[in-house]
Amino acid sequence: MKDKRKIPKPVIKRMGLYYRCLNKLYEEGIEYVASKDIAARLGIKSSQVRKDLSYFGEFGKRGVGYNVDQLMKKLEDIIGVNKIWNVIVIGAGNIGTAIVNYPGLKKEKFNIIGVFDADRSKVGKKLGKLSVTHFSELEKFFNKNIVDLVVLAVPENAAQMVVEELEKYNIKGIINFAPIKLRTKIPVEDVDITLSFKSLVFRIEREIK
Amino acid sequence: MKDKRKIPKPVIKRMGLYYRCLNKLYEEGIEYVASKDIAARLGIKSSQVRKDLSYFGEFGKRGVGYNVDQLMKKLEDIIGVNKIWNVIVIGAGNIGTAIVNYPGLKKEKFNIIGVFDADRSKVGKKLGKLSVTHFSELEKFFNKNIVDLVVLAVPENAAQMVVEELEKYNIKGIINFAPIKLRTKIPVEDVDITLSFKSLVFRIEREIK
DNA sequence: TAGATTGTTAATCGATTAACAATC
DNA sequence: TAGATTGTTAATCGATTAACAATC
Repeated sequence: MKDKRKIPKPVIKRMGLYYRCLNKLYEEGIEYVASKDIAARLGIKSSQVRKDLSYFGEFGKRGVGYNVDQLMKKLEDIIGVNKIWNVIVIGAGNIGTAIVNYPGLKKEKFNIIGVFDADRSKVGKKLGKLSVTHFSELEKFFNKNIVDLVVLAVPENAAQMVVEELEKYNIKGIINFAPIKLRTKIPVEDVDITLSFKSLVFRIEREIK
Repeated sequence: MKDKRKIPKPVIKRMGLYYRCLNKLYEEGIEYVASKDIAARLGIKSSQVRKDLSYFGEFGKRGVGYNVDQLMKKLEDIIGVNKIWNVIVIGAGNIGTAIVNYPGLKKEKFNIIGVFDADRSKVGKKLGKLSVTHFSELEKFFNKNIVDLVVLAVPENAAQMVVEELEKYNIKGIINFAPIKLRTKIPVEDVDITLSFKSLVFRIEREIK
């Protein structure tokens, strides 16, 4: 490991990929793996795998490769999979519902503890084990629960308002599905589904790359 | 415009943002806008706005800015919003259902014409105007319909198999929600929701940027 | 005209990749 | 040892940004 320099964003994204890959290797009963093999499975270059890992330490053995079990555990520490994150979902529309029901999140230790909506007709609706609470109850909820992350799945025109409300509380981050740039100091991760469609279509039309 | 060089991927992603921004400006009744203002709304640099647009042409007037109406129409041509894309969704689980019901897509001319699932208990289930068809009917469907894009919303372990099936047909692209790297020559756009959660959490923990 | 803002160049910044000494 | 593969450096590639001449 060099020194404590800032880790590039793309590296961060890839750490999750490495972790999943190592899990598979582990399940396949593979004990040692070379950066070349990891790279091949992910469709990237082996030097990138090694460089990415080197931001966090020296995990391999020259001439041998990486011990799958060990590296997997190191990655667990690095990406913090073992910490449980409490999540609430704001907006019980299509996307909000999908998030609440999505099994992949629970598996990764994202624990959804509340769903809110401003639409009274949705209040009380059951989503899995949770039922939809009215948005006006948010403050009460924050007083009684620790919330780490908020999933913002409200219509575009409501998103900024909700964020301003959220700034009153002590949340750690927002996953934003609304197609706008939120103005806030809270860390935000944007997920823009329509933009993915558009980007694909654009590539198809222009035949780029 | 310089020449017909390859357009960087990030630029492509931003074209959709510009289009949405221009739409808002138009609705606000604004006639002319400077790159500085667009940039401020999106939280980027004005030189980036100008450079991005310059890949496609010269749309502004020096000393004045961009005519909102005109630029909006240019962007429509560039990103091809007016073309209608026929889409099928494979996988009628949480994500598939959300996609089918998501109003944003229809608005953007992505027309969902079919939903498929391998689970017979889901077949016949109504999702909006569509009802779920069994996966085995796929070939029949392709013989009778033009399908441009496929949304892949199946479990991870089924994804690669489905892709191999899809290669028999003449689709233009895949939006992949399964958390794996698909091996295929069809253009793929990955949407990885869990990875977004992980990336946010990672940033929070490391306080990067 | 004077002021404003574009389009574009050149400088900077950041990320990927090739190459290789170190070493298992 | 000989072969393999790491960790890291340096070169390359690509994207962002500052700066400014052109010009409305």
